[in-house]
Amino acid sequence: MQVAERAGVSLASTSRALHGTGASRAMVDRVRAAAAELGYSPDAIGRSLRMKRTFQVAFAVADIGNPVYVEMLTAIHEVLAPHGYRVVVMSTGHTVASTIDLVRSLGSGFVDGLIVSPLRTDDELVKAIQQAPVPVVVIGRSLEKQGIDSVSTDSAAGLGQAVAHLVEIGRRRIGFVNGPLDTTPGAARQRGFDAATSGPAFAGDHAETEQADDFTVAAGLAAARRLLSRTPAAGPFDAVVAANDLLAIGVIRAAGELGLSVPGALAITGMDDTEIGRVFQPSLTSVSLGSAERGRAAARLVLDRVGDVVEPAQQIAIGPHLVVRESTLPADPPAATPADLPGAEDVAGPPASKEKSAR
Amino acid sequence: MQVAERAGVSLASTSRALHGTGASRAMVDRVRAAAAELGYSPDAIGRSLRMKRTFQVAFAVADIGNPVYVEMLTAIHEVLAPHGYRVVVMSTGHTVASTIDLVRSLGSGFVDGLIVSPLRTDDELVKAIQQAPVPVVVIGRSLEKQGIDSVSTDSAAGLGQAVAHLVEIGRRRIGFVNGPLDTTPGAARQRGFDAATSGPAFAGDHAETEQADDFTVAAGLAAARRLLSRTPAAGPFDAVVAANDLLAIGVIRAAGELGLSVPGALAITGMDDTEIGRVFQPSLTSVSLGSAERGRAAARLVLDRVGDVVEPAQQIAIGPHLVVRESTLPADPPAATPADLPGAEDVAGPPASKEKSAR
DNA sequence: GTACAGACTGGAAACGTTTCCTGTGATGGC
DNA sequence: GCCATCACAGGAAACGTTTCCAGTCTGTAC
Repeated sequence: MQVAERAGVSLASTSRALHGTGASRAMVDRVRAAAAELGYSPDAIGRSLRMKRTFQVAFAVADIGNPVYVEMLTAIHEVLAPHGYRVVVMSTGHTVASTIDLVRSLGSGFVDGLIVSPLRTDDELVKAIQQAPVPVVVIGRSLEKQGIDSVSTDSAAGLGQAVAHLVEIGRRRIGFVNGPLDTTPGAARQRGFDAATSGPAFAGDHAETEQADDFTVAAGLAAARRLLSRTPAAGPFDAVVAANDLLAIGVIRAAGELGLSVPGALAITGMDDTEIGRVFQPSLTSVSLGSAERGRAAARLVLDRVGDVVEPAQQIAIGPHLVVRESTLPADPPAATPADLPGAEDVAGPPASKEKSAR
Repeated sequence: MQVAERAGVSLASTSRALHGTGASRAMVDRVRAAAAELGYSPDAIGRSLRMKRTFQVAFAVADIGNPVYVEMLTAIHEVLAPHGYRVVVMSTGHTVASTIDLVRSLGSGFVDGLIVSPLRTDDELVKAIQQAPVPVVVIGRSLEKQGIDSVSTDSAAGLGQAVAHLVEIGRRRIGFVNGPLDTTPGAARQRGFDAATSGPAFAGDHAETEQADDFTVAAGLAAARRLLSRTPAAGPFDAVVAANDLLAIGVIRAAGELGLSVPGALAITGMDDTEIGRVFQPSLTSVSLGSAERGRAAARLVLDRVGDVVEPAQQIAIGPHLVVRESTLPADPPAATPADLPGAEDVAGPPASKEKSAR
């Protein structure tokens, strides 16, 4: 080590001086000076090798372009960076098998922990996570019985909130545009919709599901075209619940094609409360699942785990809540957007405000 | 090393066998078998220490939530991952000083290279980059004279394209909503607008700039309110050029508040060609700056550098091109969106298609 | 039969830290 | 004045790889 030579002291003393523990005042000054002159900063690799800590955490999702995951990533980074942890972005791929590969690759020890949000799960993946050599926090469904740390949200209940809201504003013929049913969110949201529309409050009203190929605008547009081309015996649809904001925007576009006013002829709700939904015209009523909040919770959890905390696996649940905006306003407003609409307020606020509202 | 013991051979042979070089067939089989039984995978840290390679590249921007940077990140990851490189996400912070800190921190050697897109630059940052211990690729303005690898785009020319298009469809009183002028993109786009509106083709027409506090929807809304509240002597504005898509969406919302139809009364263009602009209603005419393409180019450049390529610094320029959508259609279409509109086509395509179109 | 080349294996060093352990000098108590 | 205690410094080991070097063994050519 050049710094030690320059300061004329041993490596051991150099390390202690820089780390600030058990070194005399004079020694610290001397070493600090030498380090400053040489522009030295300790090598992260050597340090990692010795300390068996990389100060890195991986965040893995199928598609980092999805606004929800971007929000999570931002939140995770905000929590971890002040603790000196770096965030490595990885892709789970779209299959369970590739996700399992990813979890197994943790064996090479390039990170101290993993935060993963898998679209699809199976027993083998669960087992791989249980046997992983570093702490893994799953964002998605609760895995309490499996003894895995997880941060979940009750998207089924969230769907119930959306349906309840639509019923409350007088909508009775509700379509549901869902994503693929073999995904964790797709399945949960379908359960939520089915439960909400089979309760007594919904008796006698019409409910119908159309499945999209993917959780994207394009898929939502296609699915909405199919759904809205049908007319139930009870009368045309007067509301559509979409399984996420991107699908909902596809539905709004389909409504536009068909000349259906939103929310006048067709009220529409999304889910995830993303930026894109907040600024859309009409702004989108959406069920917030607290993406940023979930990211923060997962980051804190992994931070606990890489410390010495050895408590049993924790399950953190973030409650969903509905954010009402223009796309489900009871009365169809004029083309202009009054400044006092909820949607307009959201738009006017700085980006930071969205986190507060997600709390 | 446990594998060596298990296979009853030396560490050296184990390494060679696993690495597949200079080992006999029998040795390879034996070691592979032992490794498989133990579920061994080589330790990334030990490997890095010895090879002086971390197989990691950092990507640093001010705000990872910005759609443009998300597109870049996705592209960078797609290029780097197949080569065995991981991507570490970092934040430059919003000041030059914090960006300099970041570049200096490369001294601890946790990555083999850095891709950075600084909002603001100064001489000290340039010097820090020149002296950085690992290859740095800058996405932003060209830094040829400074001997720094960079991937740039001519956003000034892009602004010219937007203005030319508006003039072509008969708009004569054009407002410009720009972001902060002390940022690299803000300055470049201002130059572009000024140049475009001072040429002979624009003689006698009205041009005026309003500056937003930030490159966000909220800032765009506020700036557009200010701009549109003024009426030039030549008559009310009939077009607004926004310095990026988020600002443009703010402008569209402001137009909505004032009862101005888009594009009928007010044609609006954005810049960056982001997903949000593609799916917006009306879909947004935007100048594509090839975000994904720039990300890919930067990733390839850094990949070359971490290899042994020692050629002089390279400057790669991605040409801007205008994508015309509903927000500047010559005739105001009815509320419904015909399926054959450019915007509708974009929406219907799968996400992958956007990369093709950005080429 | 000897010599040489070639294929392969094992020992050991090196990468840059941190930390345990031992040693030294000083200080203070009796 | 001597001994115990304490504060601090240096030596050395360890973390897990890869790779240089030397050595062994086999096979082949003369």
